Amino acid sequence: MTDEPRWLSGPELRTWLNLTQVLIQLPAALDRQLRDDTGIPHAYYQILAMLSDRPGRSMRMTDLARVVGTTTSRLSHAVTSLEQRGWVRRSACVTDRRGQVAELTDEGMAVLEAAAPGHVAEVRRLVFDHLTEADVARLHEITAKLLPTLND
Amino acid sequence: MTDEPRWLSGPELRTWLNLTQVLIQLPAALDRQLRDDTGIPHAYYQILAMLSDRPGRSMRMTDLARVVGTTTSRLSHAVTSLEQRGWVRRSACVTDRRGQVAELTDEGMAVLEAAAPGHVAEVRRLVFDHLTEADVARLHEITAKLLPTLND
DNA sequence: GCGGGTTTGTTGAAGTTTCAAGATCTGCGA
DNA sequence: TCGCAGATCTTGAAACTTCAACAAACCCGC
Repeated sequence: MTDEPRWLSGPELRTWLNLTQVLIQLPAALDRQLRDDTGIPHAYYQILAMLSDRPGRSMRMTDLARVVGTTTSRLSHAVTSLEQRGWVRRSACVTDRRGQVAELTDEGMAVLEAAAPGHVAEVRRLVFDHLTEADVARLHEITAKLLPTLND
Repeated sequence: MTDEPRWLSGPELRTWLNLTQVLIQLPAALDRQLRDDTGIPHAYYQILAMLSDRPGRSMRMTDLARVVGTTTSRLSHAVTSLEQRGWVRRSACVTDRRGQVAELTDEGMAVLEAAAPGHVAEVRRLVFDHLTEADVARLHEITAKLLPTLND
């Protein structure tokens, strides 16, 4: 760790070391739990969850990619995999012939509903069980400050 | 998103939605910057960074795996890749004949030193530029509460 | 010493992500 | 209307991760 232009201050560095640990371990833990319960990674679960919340349980590929924070390429591969399991269905977009619409099937919805309680329990166990109301409020503030830049 | 046993409260849910975005976007952004600058992913950079901070620039594989928060399997593949680039060297452990020691080479150190300023700048741009001193302190507290459970 | 359970680290295969390239279609200015 | 820059989505290959299985060495009680 060099000491070039502007390294981090002591408190910043300590916070950064903690944050990188959380950034690594928390997604890994969620991933493990979901793989065990459903056989799919967290990223795939989020696709199902996002679709389940939309009218018609469906969304344009590009929009879906944006809301789950991924690339269209990755999404395309992911949907192919989910389609093979019968949990998502592709169809052509009516208004734009380039477009594709991904739709959650009944099987996919069932898988999601079966997995949700365990997933929520894990989120509680790993995060909210350790935080006070004030912590939660503050964490919301802090993440809100970071998101605009992260979303480009 | 069902409403089963104990779903999240309103404030918790809003915070969780923000946090998942950060959990997805921040590592992705760091990964992209490091790939562009050094050709290796963030996970590999952390291996180099961790080694650079140790006496002898070296560490036992298992210890290294623990501090960077990964599995020995993943680390083994990663070190193989870093070794092929000449940035890390493997050698037998003196005190335990099962053991392997990974050591950062001079080339590896040079790559790390070249990449560090850009990486730090990105961390500043994405995180600390948006936070007050109080935010940083609070974020440190909050992450500290989560880490014990995350580390099993 | 001698087994048997554990720790350490690697390997190969299957699954996922990244990257670059490409096919198709839209929107818009000339 | 034509033509072309840009948007949408897919594909294949290479890189990375996960998982299960394995070999080798340690540790510890007998």
